[in-house]
Amino acid sequence: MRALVIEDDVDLREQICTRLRQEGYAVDETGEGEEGMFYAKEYPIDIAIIDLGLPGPTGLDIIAEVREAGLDYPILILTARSRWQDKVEGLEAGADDYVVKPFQPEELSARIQALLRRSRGWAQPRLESGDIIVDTTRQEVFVGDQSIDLTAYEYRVLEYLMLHAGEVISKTALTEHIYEENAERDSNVIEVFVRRLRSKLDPDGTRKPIETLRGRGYRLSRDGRNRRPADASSS
Amino acid sequence: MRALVIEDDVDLREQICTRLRQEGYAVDETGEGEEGMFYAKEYPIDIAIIDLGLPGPTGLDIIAEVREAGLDYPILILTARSRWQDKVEGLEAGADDYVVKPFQPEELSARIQALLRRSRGWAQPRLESGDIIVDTTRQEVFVGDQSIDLTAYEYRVLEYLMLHAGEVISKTALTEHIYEENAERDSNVIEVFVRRLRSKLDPDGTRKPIETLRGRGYRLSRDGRNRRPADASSS
DNA sequence: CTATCGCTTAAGGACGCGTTAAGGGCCCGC
DNA sequence: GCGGGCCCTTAACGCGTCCTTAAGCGATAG
Repeated sequence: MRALVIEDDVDLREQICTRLRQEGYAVDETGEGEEGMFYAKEYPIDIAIIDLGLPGPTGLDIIAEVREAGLDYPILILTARSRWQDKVEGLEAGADDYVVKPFQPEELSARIQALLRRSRGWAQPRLESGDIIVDTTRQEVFVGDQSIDLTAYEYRVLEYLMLHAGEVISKTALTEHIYEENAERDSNVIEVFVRRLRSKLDPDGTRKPIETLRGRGYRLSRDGRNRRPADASSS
Repeated sequence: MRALVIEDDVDLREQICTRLRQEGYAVDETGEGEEGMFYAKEYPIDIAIIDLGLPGPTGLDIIAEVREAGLDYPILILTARSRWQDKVEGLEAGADDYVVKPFQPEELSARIQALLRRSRGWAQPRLESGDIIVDTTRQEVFVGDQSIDLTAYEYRVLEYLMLHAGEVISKTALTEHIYEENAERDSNVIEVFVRRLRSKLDPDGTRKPIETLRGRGYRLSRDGRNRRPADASSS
Protein backbone atom coordinates (compact mmCIF):
# COMPACT_ATOMS: atom_id res chain seq x y z
CA MET A 1 0.00 0.00 0.00
CA ARG A 2 1.67 3.16 -1.19
CA ALA A 3 0.76 6.51 0.32
CA LEU A 4 1.65 10.04 -0.73
CA VAL A 5 1.92 12.82 1.84
CA ILE A 6 2.08 16.44 0.67
CA GLU A 7 2.51 18.82 3.61
CA ASP A 8 4.88 21.75 3.91
CA ASP A 9 5.19 21.76 7.69
CA VAL A 10 8.20 19.50 8.04
CA ASP A 11 7.53 18.45 11.61
CA LEU A 12 3.95 17.55 10.97
CA ARG A 13 4.89 15.73 7.79
CA GLU A 14 7.51 13.67 9.54
CA GLN A 15 5.06 12.82 12.24
CA ILE A 16 2.48 11.64 9.73
CA CYS A 17 4.95 9.72 7.60
CA THR A 18 6.59 7.99 10.51
CA ARG A 19 3.26 6.81 11.72
CA LEU A 20 2.20 5.62 8.30
CA ARG A 21 5.43 3.72 7.82
CA GLN A 22 4.98 2.13 11.20
CA GLU A 23 1.58 1.03 10.02
CA GLY A 24 3.09 -0.66 7.02
CA TYR A 25 2.68 1.84 4.23
CA ALA A 26 5.28 2.76 1.67
CA VAL A 27 5.29 6.53 1.91
CA ASP A 28 6.33 9.15 -0.63
CA GLU A 29 6.54 12.62 0.84
CA THR A 30 7.13 16.19 -0.20
CA GLY A 31 6.45 19.69 1.03
CA GLU A 32 6.50 21.28 -2.36
CA GLY A 33 3.55 21.64 -4.67
CA GLU A 34 5.29 21.07 -7.97
CA GLU A 35 6.94 17.89 -6.76
CA GLY A 36 3.71 16.78 -5.18
CA MET A 37 1.92 17.21 -8.48
CA PHE A 38 4.52 15.05 -10.14
CA TYR A 39 4.32 12.27 -7.56
CA ALA A 40 0.55 12.37 -7.53
CA LYS A 41 0.34 11.77 -11.24
CA GLU A 42 3.41 9.70 -11.93
CA TYR A 43 3.65 7.25 -9.07
CA PRO A 44 1.29 4.33 -8.51
CA ILE A 45 -0.26 5.85 -5.39
CA ASP A 46 -2.94 4.04 -3.42
CA ILE A 47 -3.95 6.97 -1.22
CA ALA A 48 -2.90 10.61 -0.88
CA ILE A 49 -2.91 12.95 2.11
CA ILE A 50 -2.69 16.54 0.90
CA ASP A 51 -2.43 19.81 2.80
CA LEU A 52 -4.49 22.55 1.24
CA GLY A 53 -2.22 25.41 2.28
CA LEU A 54 0.73 24.77 0.06
CA PRO A 55 3.23 27.06 -1.59
CA GLY A 56 3.40 26.81 -5.36
CA PRO A 57 0.59 24.82 -6.90
CA THR A 58 -1.96 24.60 -4.12
CA GLY A 59 -3.49 21.40 -2.84
CA LEU A 60 -6.65 22.19 -4.72
CA ASP A 61 -4.74 22.37 -7.99
CA ILE A 62 -3.19 18.99 -7.39
CA ILE A 63 -6.49 17.35 -6.56
CA ALA A 64 -8.17 18.83 -9.59
CA GLU A 65 -5.43 17.70 -11.93
CA VAL A 66 -5.28 14.24 -10.48
CA ARG A 67 -8.99 13.80 -11.00
CA GLU A 68 -8.83 15.28 -14.44
CA ALA A 69 -6.19 12.78 -15.34
CA GLY A 70 -8.68 10.07 -14.52
CA LEU A 71 -6.99 8.78 -11.38
CA ASP A 72 -9.40 7.70 -8.73
CA TYR A 73 -7.40 6.79 -5.69
CA PRO A 74 -8.78 8.25 -2.44
CA ILE A 75 -7.54 11.67 -1.37
CA LEU A 76 -7.71 13.02 2.15
CA ILE A 77 -7.17 16.73 2.68
CA LEU A 78 -5.66 18.49 5.67
CA THR A 79 -6.81 21.99 6.48
CA ALA A 80 -6.00 24.46 9.24
CA ARG A 81 -8.81 25.16 11.65
CA SER A 82 -8.70 28.83 10.77
CA ARG A 83 -9.49 27.99 7.18
CA TRP A 84 -11.78 25.04 7.64
CA GLN A 85 -14.10 26.47 4.99
CA ASP A 86 -11.59 25.41 2.37
CA LYS A 87 -12.65 21.84 2.88
CA VAL A 88 -15.73 22.48 0.79
CA GLU A 89 -13.70 23.45 -2.23
CA GLY A 90 -11.43 20.50 -1.63
CA LEU A 91 -14.27 18.04 -1.60
CA GLU A 92 -15.73 19.65 -4.68
CA ALA A 93 -12.39 19.34 -6.42
CA GLY A 94 -12.51 15.63 -5.86
CA ALA A 95 -11.17 14.89 -2.40
CA ASP A 96 -12.88 12.13 -0.45
CA ASP A 97 -12.51 13.23 3.15
CA TYR A 98 -10.89 15.89 5.28
CA VAL A 99 -9.22 16.28 8.65
CA VAL A 100 -8.87 19.61 10.44
CA LYS A 101 -5.53 20.51 11.98
CA PRO A 102 -4.61 19.98 14.72
CA PHE A 103 -5.75 16.39 14.89
CA GLN A 104 -5.08 13.21 16.77
CA PRO A 105 -2.81 10.81 14.90
CA GLU A 106 -5.27 8.03 15.59
CA GLU A 107 -7.96 10.07 13.94
CA LEU A 108 -5.94 10.39 10.75
CA SER A 109 -5.10 6.69 10.67
CA ALA A 110 -8.71 5.76 11.12
CA ARG A 111 -9.85 8.02 8.31
CA ILE A 112 -7.19 6.67 6.00
CA GLN A 113 -8.15 3.10 6.70
CA ALA A 114 -11.79 3.93 6.18
CA LEU A 115 -11.05 5.55 2.83
CA LEU A 116 -8.99 2.62 1.66
CA ARG A 117 -11.68 0.23 2.72
CA ARG A 118 -14.31 2.23 0.91
CA SER A 119 -12.23 2.51 -2.23
CA ARG A 120 -11.90 -1.23 -2.43
CA GLY A 121 -15.54 -1.80 -1.90
CA TRP A 122 -14.87 -3.84 1.20
CA ALA A 123 -17.28 -3.45 4.03
CA GLN A 124 -14.96 -5.14 6.46
CA PRO A 125 -11.27 -4.63 7.05
CA ARG A 126 -10.81 -8.33 6.62
CA LEU A 127 -9.73 -10.11 3.51
CA GLU A 128 -10.46 -13.76 2.90
CA SER A 129 -9.42 -16.16 0.24
CA GLY A 130 -9.81 -19.84 0.78
CA ASP A 131 -8.48 -20.51 4.26
CA ILE A 132 -6.31 -17.41 4.28
CA ILE A 133 -7.59 -14.53 6.37
CA VAL A 134 -5.94 -11.13 6.60
CA ASP A 135 -6.99 -8.62 9.22
CA THR A 136 -5.81 -5.36 7.70
CA THR A 137 -6.39 -3.30 10.83
CA ARG A 138 -4.26 -5.48 13.06
CA GLN A 139 -2.13 -6.78 10.25
CA GLU A 140 -2.63 -10.32 11.37
CA VAL A 141 -2.77 -13.29 9.10
CA PHE A 142 -4.46 -16.61 9.70
CA VAL A 143 -4.46 -19.80 7.75
CA GLY A 144 -7.50 -21.58 9.01
CA ASP A 145 -7.32 -21.08 12.78
CA GLN A 146 -3.57 -20.89 12.79
CA SER A 147 -1.97 -17.48 13.27
CA ILE A 148 0.91 -16.84 10.90
CA ASP A 149 3.85 -14.55 11.58
CA LEU A 150 4.84 -12.51 8.58
CA THR A 151 7.59 -9.94 8.26
CA ALA A 152 6.74 -6.42 7.18
CA TYR A 153 7.40 -6.91 3.51
CA GLU A 154 5.91 -10.36 3.38
CA TYR A 155 2.76 -8.81 4.74
CA ARG A 156 2.77 -6.02 2.20
CA VAL A 157 3.04 -8.44 -0.67
CA LEU A 158 0.27 -10.64 0.67
CA GLU A 159 -2.02 -7.72 1.40
CA TYR A 160 -1.62 -6.35 -2.09
CA LEU A 161 -2.25 -9.71 -3.67
CA MET A 162 -5.29 -10.28 -1.48
CA LEU A 163 -6.69 -6.86 -2.36
CA HIS A 164 -6.42 -7.84 -5.98
CA ALA A 165 -7.32 -11.48 -5.61
CA GLY A 166 -8.03 -13.14 -8.91
CA GLU A 167 -6.10 -10.55 -10.89
CA VAL A 168 -2.71 -11.07 -12.42
CA ILE A 169 -0.26 -8.80 -10.65
CA SER A 170 3.07 -8.19 -12.34
CA LYS A 171 6.26 -8.12 -10.35
CA THR A 172 6.85 -4.50 -11.26
CA ALA A 173 3.37 -3.60 -10.04
CA LEU A 174 4.15 -5.30 -6.74
CA THR A 175 7.47 -3.50 -6.50
CA GLU A 176 5.88 -0.17 -7.23
CA HIS A 177 3.18 -0.51 -4.62
CA ILE A 178 5.45 -1.89 -1.95
CA TYR A 179 8.43 0.40 -2.15
CA GLU A 180 8.70 4.14 -1.89
CA GLU A 181 10.25 6.58 -4.32
CA ASN A 182 11.54 5.32 -7.58
CA ALA A 183 13.34 2.51 -5.79
CA GLU A 184 13.93 0.36 -8.83
CA ARG A 185 14.78 -2.99 -7.45
CA ASP A 186 16.45 -4.71 -10.36
CA SER A 187 16.68 -7.91 -8.44
CA ASN A 188 14.51 -10.81 -7.50
CA VAL A 189 13.19 -9.51 -4.19
CA ILE A 190 9.62 -10.21 -5.15
CA GLU A 191 10.37 -13.79 -6.04
CA VAL A 192 12.02 -14.26 -2.68
CA PHE A 193 9.09 -12.79 -0.79
CA VAL A 194 6.64 -14.85 -2.76
CA ARG A 195 8.58 -17.94 -1.94
CA ARG A 196 8.59 -17.14 1.80
CA LEU A 197 4.90 -16.40 1.62
CA ARG A 198 4.17 -19.66 -0.10
CA SER A 199 6.15 -21.65 2.40
CA LYS A 200 4.42 -19.94 5.32
CA LEU A 201 0.91 -19.95 3.92
CA ASP A 202 1.08 -23.41 2.49
CA PRO A 203 3.93 -25.42 4.01
CA ASP A 204 2.65 -28.70 2.62
CA GLY A 205 2.47 -27.32 -0.89
CA THR A 206 -0.99 -28.72 -1.37
CA ARG A 207 -3.27 -25.71 -1.67
CA LYS A 208 -1.13 -23.51 -3.93
CA PRO A 209 -2.72 -20.18 -3.03
CA ILE A 210 -0.38 -18.13 -5.21
CA GLU A 211 0.05 -19.20 -8.79
CA THR A 212 2.69 -18.00 -11.21
CA LEU A 213 1.86 -16.82 -14.70
CA ARG A 214 5.12 -16.92 -16.50
CA GLY A 215 6.12 -13.58 -17.95
CA ARG A 216 3.06 -11.85 -16.53
CA GLY A 217 3.09 -12.06 -12.78
CA TYR A 218 1.37 -13.73 -9.84
CA ARG A 219 -2.23 -14.41 -9.06
CA LEU A 220 -3.79 -15.13 -5.71
CA SER A 221 -6.76 -17.37 -6.22
CA ARG A 222 -10.09 -15.95 -5.30
CA ASP A 223 -12.28 -18.44 -3.44
CA GLY A 224 -14.57 -18.66 -6.41
CA ARG A 225 -11.65 -20.26 -8.17
CA ASN A 226 -11.25 -18.86 -11.66
CA ARG A 227 -14.80 -17.99 -12.29
CA ARG A 228 -15.86 -16.58 -15.56
CA PRO A 229 -15.62 -12.83 -15.45
CA ALA A 230 -19.19 -11.69 -14.94
CA ASP A 231 -18.49 -8.56 -16.92
CA ALA A 232 -16.07 -5.88 -15.89
CA SER A 233 -16.99 -2.66 -14.17
CA SER A 234 -15.77 -0.15 -11.58
CA SER A 235 -12.20 0.80 -12.31
CA MET B 1 -1.30 -6.48 -30.97
CA ARG B 2 1.54 -4.36 -32.26
CA ALA B 3 2.25 -0.96 -30.73
CA LEU B 4 4.55 1.84 -31.85
CA VAL B 5 6.13 4.17 -29.31
CA ILE B 6 7.79 7.38 -30.48
CA GLU B 7 9.34 9.29 -27.57
CA ASP B 8 12.76 10.89 -27.36
CA ASP B 9 13.18 10.69 -23.59
CA VAL B 10 14.91 7.34 -23.38
CA ASP B 11 14.00 6.62 -19.77
CA LEU B 12 10.35 7.38 -20.29
CA ARG B 13 10.28 5.39 -23.49
CA GLU B 14 11.82 2.37 -21.84
CA GLN B 15 9.34 2.61 -19.03
CA ILE B 16 6.42 2.72 -21.41
CA CYS B 17 7.71 -0.05 -23.65
CA THR B 18 8.57 -2.36 -20.80
CA ARG B 19 5.10 -2.00 -19.45
CA LEU B 20 3.48 -2.55 -22.82
CA ARG B 21 5.54 -5.67 -23.45
CA GLN B 22 4.55 -7.00 -20.08
CA GLU B 23 0.97 -6.45 -21.07
CA GLY B 24 1.44 -8.57 -24.12
CA TYR B 25 2.08 -6.10 -26.90
CA ALA B 26 4.71 -6.36 -29.57
CA VAL B 27 6.40 -2.98 -29.36
CA ASP B 28 8.38 -1.03 -31.94
CA GLU B 29 10.15 1.97 -30.50
CA THR B 30 12.20 4.94 -31.57
CA GLY B 31 13.19 8.36 -30.31
CA GLU B 32 13.77 9.85 -33.69
CA GLY B 33 11.18 11.50 -35.87
CA GLU B 34 12.37 10.30 -39.25
CA GLU B 35 12.51 6.69 -38.13
CA GLY B 36 9.18 7.09 -36.39
CA MET B 37 7.63 8.34 -39.58
CA PHE B 38 8.90 5.28 -41.40
CA TYR B 39 7.63 2.81 -38.81
CA ALA B 40 4.30 4.57 -38.55
CA LYS B 41 3.68 4.25 -42.26
CA GLU B 42 5.36 0.98 -43.15
CA TYR B 43 4.74 -1.35 -40.24
CA PRO B 44 1.38 -3.01 -39.54
CA ILE B 45 0.81 -1.00 -36.37
CA ASP B 46 -2.31 -1.49 -34.27
CA ILE B 47 -1.84 1.54 -32.04
CA ALA B 48 0.71 4.34 -31.78
CA ILE B 49 1.87 6.40 -28.81
CA ILE B 50 3.57 9.56 -30.03
CA ASP B 51 5.29 12.36 -28.16
CA LEU B 52 4.56 15.76 -29.62
CA GLY B 53 7.87 17.33 -28.66
CA LEU B 54 10.16 15.49 -31.02
CA PRO B 55 13.35 16.50 -32.75
CA GLY B 56 13.26 16.28 -36.52
CA PRO B 57 9.81 15.71 -37.95
CA THR B 58 7.52 16.59 -35.08
CA GLY B 59 4.82 14.36 -33.74
CA LEU B 60 2.22 16.46 -35.49
CA ASP B 61 3.89 15.85 -38.83
CA ILE B 62 3.84 12.13 -38.28
CA ILE B 63 0.20 12.07 -37.30
CA ALA B 64 -0.79 14.18 -40.27
CA GLU B 65 1.11 12.01 -42.71
CA VAL B 66 -0.23 8.80 -41.25
CA ARG B 67 -3.80 10.03 -41.62
CA GLU B 68 -3.10 11.36 -45.06
CA ALA B 69 -1.84 7.94 -46.03
CA GLY B 70 -5.23 6.58 -45.14
CA LEU B 71 -4.15 4.65 -42.04
CA ASP B 72 -6.70 4.77 -39.29
CA TYR B 73 -5.20 2.96 -36.36
CA PRO B 74 -5.67 4.83 -33.07
CA ILE B 75 -3.02 7.34 -32.07
CA LEU B 76 -2.43 8.57 -28.54
CA ILE B 77 -0.31 11.66 -28.05
CA LEU B 78 1.93 12.54 -25.14
CA THR B 79 2.41 16.18 -24.29
CA ALA B 80 4.34 18.01 -21.60
CA ARG B 81 2.25 19.82 -19.07
CA SER B 82 3.85 23.12 -19.96
CA ARG B 83 2.63 22.74 -23.51
CA TRP B 84 -0.72 21.13 -22.96
CA GLN B 85 -2.25 23.47 -25.53
CA ASP B 86 -0.54 21.41 -28.22
CA LYS B 87 -3.03 18.66 -27.61
CA VAL B 88 -5.61 20.61 -29.56
CA GLU B 89 -3.47 20.67 -32.67
CA GLY B 90 -2.70 17.02 -32.12
CA LEU B 91 -6.33 16.03 -31.98
CA GLU B 92 -7.05 18.16 -35.02
CA ALA B 93 -4.24 16.45 -36.87
CA GLY B 94 -5.95 13.16 -36.31
CA ALA B 95 -4.91 11.85 -32.91
CA ASP B 96 -7.58 10.08 -30.90
CA ASP B 97 -6.63 10.83 -27.33
CA TYR B 98 -3.93 12.51 -25.30
CA VAL B 99 -2.13 12.06 -22.00
CA VAL B 100 -0.34 14.90 -20.26
CA LYS B 101 3.09 14.25 -18.83
CA PRO B 102 3.75 13.37 -16.14
CA PHE B 103 1.27 10.56 -15.93
CA GLN B 104 0.75 7.32 -14.09
CA PRO B 105 1.59 4.16 -16.02
CA GLU B 106 -1.79 2.66 -15.23
CA GLU B 107 -3.43 5.70 -16.72
CA LEU B 108 -1.63 5.25 -20.02
CA SER B 109 -2.49 1.56 -20.15
CA ALA B 110 -6.12 2.29 -19.51
CA ARG B 111 -6.27 4.88 -22.28
CA ILE B 112 -4.59 2.56 -24.71
CA GLN B 113 -6.99 -0.24 -23.93
CA ALA B 114 -9.91 2.11 -24.29
CA LEU B 115 -8.68 3.29 -27.67
CA LEU B 116 -8.18 -0.21 -28.94
CA ARG B 117 -11.60 -1.20 -27.75
CA ARG B 118 -13.15 1.81 -29.42
CA SER B 119 -11.30 1.23 -32.66
CA ARG B 120 -12.69 -2.25 -32.90
CA GLY B 121 -16.19 -1.15 -32.21
CA TRP B 122 -16.38 -3.32 -29.14
CA ALA B 123 -18.12 -1.95 -26.13
CA GLN B 124 -16.73 -4.59 -23.82
CA PRO B 125 -13.20 -5.78 -23.37
CA ARG B 126 -14.45 -9.27 -23.88
CA LEU B 127 -14.41 -11.27 -27.06
CA GLU B 128 -16.73 -14.19 -27.66
CA SER B 129 -16.98 -16.74 -30.36
CA GLY B 130 -18.96 -19.87 -29.81
CA ASP B 131 -17.93 -21.17 -26.41
CA ILE B 132 -14.60 -19.35 -26.49
CA ILE B 133 -14.35 -16.25 -24.32
CA VAL B 134 -11.35 -13.96 -24.17
CA ASP B 135 -11.05 -11.30 -21.49
CA THR B 136 -8.60 -8.89 -23.06
CA THR B 137 -8.04 -6.87 -19.92
CA ARG B 138 -7.00 -9.83 -17.82
CA GLN B 139 -5.75 -11.91 -20.68
CA GLU B 140 -7.78 -14.85 -19.58
CA VAL B 141 -9.35 -17.40 -21.85
CA PHE B 142 -12.33 -19.60 -21.17
CA VAL B 143 -13.89 -22.41 -23.12
CA GLY B 144 -17.32 -22.71 -21.70
CA ASP B 145 -16.79 -22.36 -17.98
CA GLN B 146 -13.35 -23.88 -18.10
CA SER B 147 -10.35 -21.60 -17.68
CA ILE B 148 -7.63 -22.28 -20.22
CA ASP B 149 -3.97 -21.54 -19.67
CA LEU B 150 -2.28 -20.10 -22.72
CA THR B 151 1.33 -19.07 -23.14
CA ALA B 152 2.15 -15.51 -24.13
CA TYR B 153 2.35 -16.12 -27.85
CA GLU B 154 -0.54 -18.52 -27.97
CA TYR B 155 -2.60 -15.77 -26.42
CA ARG B 156 -1.44 -13.19 -28.93
CA VAL B 157 -2.42 -15.39 -31.85
CA LEU B 158 -5.81 -16.15 -30.39
CA GLU B 159 -6.53 -12.54 -29.52
CA TYR B 160 -5.71 -11.40 -33.00
CA LEU B 161 -7.84 -14.06 -34.59
CA MET B 162 -10.72 -13.27 -32.26
CA LEU B 163 -10.47 -9.55 -33.03
CA HIS B 164 -10.82 -10.42 -36.67
CA ALA B 165 -13.25 -13.27 -36.31
CA GLY B 166 -14.79 -14.28 -39.57
CA GLU B 167 -11.97 -12.79 -41.61
CA VAL B 168 -9.27 -14.76 -43.31
CA ILE B 169 -5.97 -13.91 -41.65
CA SER B 170 -2.80 -14.81 -43.50
CA LYS B 171 0.15 -16.25 -41.69
CA THR B 172 2.31 -13.27 -42.57
CA ALA B 173 -0.33 -10.92 -41.18
CA LEU B 174 -0.29 -12.89 -37.95
CA THR B 175 3.48 -12.83 -37.84
CA GLU B 176 3.61 -9.11 -38.42
CA HIS B 177 1.12 -8.27 -35.71
CA ILE B 178 2.63 -10.61 -33.19
CA TYR B 179 6.30 -9.85 -33.51
CA GLU B 180 8.23 -6.63 -33.25
CA GLU B 181 10.59 -5.04 -35.73
CA ASN B 182 11.07 -6.63 -39.08
CA ALA B 183 11.49 -9.97 -37.41
CA GLU B 184 10.74 -12.07 -40.46
CA ARG B 185 10.20 -15.51 -39.13
CA ASP B 186 10.78 -17.65 -42.20
CA SER B 187 9.63 -20.67 -40.32
CA ASN B 188 6.42 -22.33 -39.36
CA VAL B 189 5.97 -20.73 -35.95
CA ILE B 190 2.43 -19.73 -36.68
CA GLU B 191 1.46 -23.24 -37.68
CA VAL B 192 2.89 -24.53 -34.44
CA PHE B 193 1.02 -21.97 -32.35
CA VAL B 194 -2.20 -22.63 -34.19
CA ARG B 195 -1.82 -26.30 -33.53
CA ARG B 196 -1.28 -25.74 -29.82
CA LEU B 197 -4.24 -23.41 -29.75
CA ARG B 198 -6.45 -25.93 -31.46
CA SER B 199 -5.48 -28.68 -29.07
CA LYS B 200 -6.11 -26.46 -26.07
CA LEU B 201 -9.32 -24.85 -27.25
CA ASP B 202 -10.78 -27.97 -28.72
CA PRO B 203 -9.07 -31.10 -27.40
CA ASP B 204 -11.72 -33.41 -28.76
CA GLY B 205 -11.43 -31.99 -32.23
CA THR B 206 -15.16 -31.68 -32.57
CA ARG B 207 -15.86 -27.97 -32.71
CA LYS B 208 -13.06 -26.85 -35.04
CA PRO B 209 -12.96 -23.20 -34.01
CA ILE B 210 -10.05 -22.35 -36.30
CA GLU B 211 -10.31 -23.39 -39.91
CA THR B 212 -7.53 -23.43 -42.47
CA LEU B 213 -7.87 -21.89 -45.89
CA ARG B 214 -5.09 -23.39 -47.87
CA GLY B 215 -2.82 -20.79 -49.37
CA ARG B 216 -4.67 -17.92 -47.74
CA GLY B 217 -4.56 -18.27 -44.01
CA TYR B 218 -6.74 -19.03 -41.01
CA ARG B 219 -10.23 -18.04 -40.04
CA LEU B 220 -11.78 -18.11 -36.62
CA SER B 221 -15.46 -18.74 -36.96
CA ARG B 222 -17.62 -15.97 -35.69
CA ASP B 223 -21.04 -17.00 -34.71
CA GLY B 224 -23.98 -14.71 -34.89
CA ARG B 225 -23.65 -11.23 -33.52
CA ASN B 226 -20.33 -9.76 -34.29
CA ARG B 227 -20.04 -6.45 -35.95
CA ARG B 228 -16.94 -5.10 -37.55
CA PRO B 229 -16.02 -1.49 -38.06
CA ALA B 230 -15.48 -0.56 -41.70
CA ASP B 231 -11.77 -1.03 -41.70
CA ALA B 232 -9.48 -0.28 -44.60
CA SER B 233 -6.06 -0.18 -42.99
CA SER B 234 -3.26 -2.52 -41.95
CA SER B 235 -1.23 -3.52 -44.94
C1' DC C 1 1.12 -38.28 -59.85
C1' DT C 2 3.65 -34.65 -58.18
C1' DA C 3 4.53 -30.35 -56.15
C1' DT C 4 3.16 -27.40 -52.70
C1' DC C 5 1.33 -26.30 -48.52
C1' DG C 6 0.02 -27.42 -44.00
C1' DC C 7 0.15 -30.64 -39.90
C1' DT C 8 2.55 -33.02 -36.41
C1' DT C 9 6.17 -34.14 -33.48
C1' DA C 10 10.40 -33.83 -31.19
C1' DA C 11 14.56 -31.71 -29.79
C1' DG C 12 17.54 -27.69 -28.76
C1' DG C 13 18.21 -23.74 -26.39
C1' DA C 14 16.94 -19.43 -24.18
C1' DC C 15 14.93 -17.36 -20.44
C1' DG C 16 12.10 -16.72 -16.45
C1' DC C 17 11.38 -18.43 -12.03
C1' DG C 18 12.44 -21.15 -7.82
C1' DT C 19 15.55 -22.03 -4.35
C1' DT C 20 19.17 -21.47 -1.29
C1' DA C 21 22.69 -19.29 1.26
C1' DA C 22 25.25 -15.59 2.85
C1' DG C 23 26.18 -10.64 3.76
C1' DG C 24 24.85 -6.52 5.97
C1' DG C 25 21.90 -3.14 8.20
C1' DC C 26 18.88 -2.00 11.84
C1' DC C 27 16.82 -2.45 16.17
C1' DC C 28 16.55 -4.10 20.70
C1' DG C 29 18.19 -5.80 24.91
C1' DC C 30 21.79 -6.04 28.01
C1' DG D 1 28.10 1.11 24.03
C1' DC D 2 28.15 -3.51 22.64
C1' DG D 3 26.43 -7.84 21.06
C1' DG D 4 23.03 -10.57 18.98
C1' DG D 5 19.20 -11.56 16.25
C1' DC D 6 15.91 -10.61 12.77
C1' DC D 7 15.04 -9.48 8.21
C1' DC D 8 15.91 -7.28 3.92
C1' DT D 9 18.66 -7.83 -0.06
C1' DT D 10 21.59 -9.85 -3.37
C1' DA D 11 23.73 -13.38 -6.15
C1' DA D 12 24.48 -17.95 -7.89
C1' DC D 13 22.74 -22.01 -9.55
C1' DG D 14 19.39 -25.34 -11.10
C1' DC D 15 15.10 -26.44 -13.15
C1' DG D 16 11.18 -26.13 -15.88
C1' DT D 17 8.57 -23.86 -19.30
C1' DC D 18 8.11 -21.94 -23.62
C1' DC D 19 9.85 -20.45 -28.10
C1' DT D 20 11.86 -21.87 -32.16
C1' DT D 21 13.50 -24.80 -35.65
C1' DA D 22 13.62 -28.71 -38.48
C1' DA D 23 12.31 -32.96 -40.47
C1' DG D 24 8.91 -36.21 -41.89
C1' DC D 25 4.32 -37.08 -43.09
C1' DG D 26 -0.34 -36.11 -44.91
C1' DA D 27 -3.46 -33.58 -47.68
C1' DT D 28 -4.82 -31.11 -51.61
C1' DA D 29 -4.86 -29.01 -56.01
C1' DG D 30 -3.21 -28.99 -60.70
